[in-house]
Amino acid sequence: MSVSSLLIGWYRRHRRDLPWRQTRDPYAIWVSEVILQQTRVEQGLPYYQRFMQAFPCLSDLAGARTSEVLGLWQGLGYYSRARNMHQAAMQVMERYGGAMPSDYASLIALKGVGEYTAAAVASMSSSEAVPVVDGNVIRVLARLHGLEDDPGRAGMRRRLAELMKELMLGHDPGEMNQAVMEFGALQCVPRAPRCGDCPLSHHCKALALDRVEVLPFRRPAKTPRERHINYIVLTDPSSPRDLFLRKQDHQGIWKDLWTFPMVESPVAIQEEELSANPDFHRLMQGVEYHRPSLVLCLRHILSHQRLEACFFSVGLKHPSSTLPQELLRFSPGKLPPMPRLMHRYLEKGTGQGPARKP
DNA sequence: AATACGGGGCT
DNA sequence: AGCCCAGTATT
Repeated sequence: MSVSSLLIGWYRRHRRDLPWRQTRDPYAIWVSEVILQQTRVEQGLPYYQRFMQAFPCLSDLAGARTSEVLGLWQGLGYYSRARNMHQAAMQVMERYGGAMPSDYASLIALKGVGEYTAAAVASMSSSEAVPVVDGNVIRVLARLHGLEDDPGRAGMRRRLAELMKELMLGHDPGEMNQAVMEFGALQCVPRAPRCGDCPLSHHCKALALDRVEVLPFRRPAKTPRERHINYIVLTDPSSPRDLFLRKQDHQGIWKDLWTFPMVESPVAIQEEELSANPDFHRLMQGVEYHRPSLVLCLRHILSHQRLEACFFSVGLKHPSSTLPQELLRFSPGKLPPMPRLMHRYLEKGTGQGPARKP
């Protein structure tokens, strides 16, 4: 039995029943693929359901406000995916009159659609023979063929794509793409793969050479950047539940999401030091306020940064004093899209008393 | 080719 | 604590 047939056979027995596998609609498949970028199926599934309910077809998405799209993305991370999707939807309206394309060339020209997503959507919605190379494919094929090269290299990527194209011969390209990915997600997993009941164990070069644990090649990880962020939580005595938030602009994390205004410091700072901080002064220019009081510090771990976030409550002396323009007031009932860290604070920070335990 | 970009789950 | 996830855009 050939490797390709073994994979398809395994897939048909073990495939998970997922909503985007019950359609050939390129729009629905595209939505699922973008949500699943760097995101596990279990984590993305509820977002997919809510997203498709809010935007059943492409024109619904194209006509939405960016803030609404970001709101549905809230908590999922990599928010540029949501912004790019919204832009891509508008591109499809202009270029194709609202009909989502299903060919690789048209798809990859869309915002936020790279090689992987274009190949995935094209193969699954129209059976175009374009191979996907994602983390699963890299792992499965590197082990199966005992490939030691760095998948970050262009040459290795091309080789993996070629191997996928060979596997596709005589099979539906979309089904084979999904079969290898599902195999990587459920059977040939990163750590402790289930080689004991693997249908490809007799074909697996890595298993024969005892290289399963070290393949695929991994570049040594860099240590993430440490940052100390001090958030200014303004409180208006006349309506103490309101939040004063600022939209993250420029570049950097959480672009277009809303957070408390913040001041960064090289090390953790005390309440007095915050008062003396020049950025703090600039923010509070022309505002009368009480002295800052530390409410709580939270440790927030991201892939590339380790944040120590300290939240300082600052009471306004006058209920409606003029505040910097970039600060907007929000009532708790209708908050804008915010990163997880803000929600963590709002859950825990409602209590009282300073606590500085990273 | 290298880096930035979130958040969560599993070992 | 470290790894890695159905990656893409930017540098």
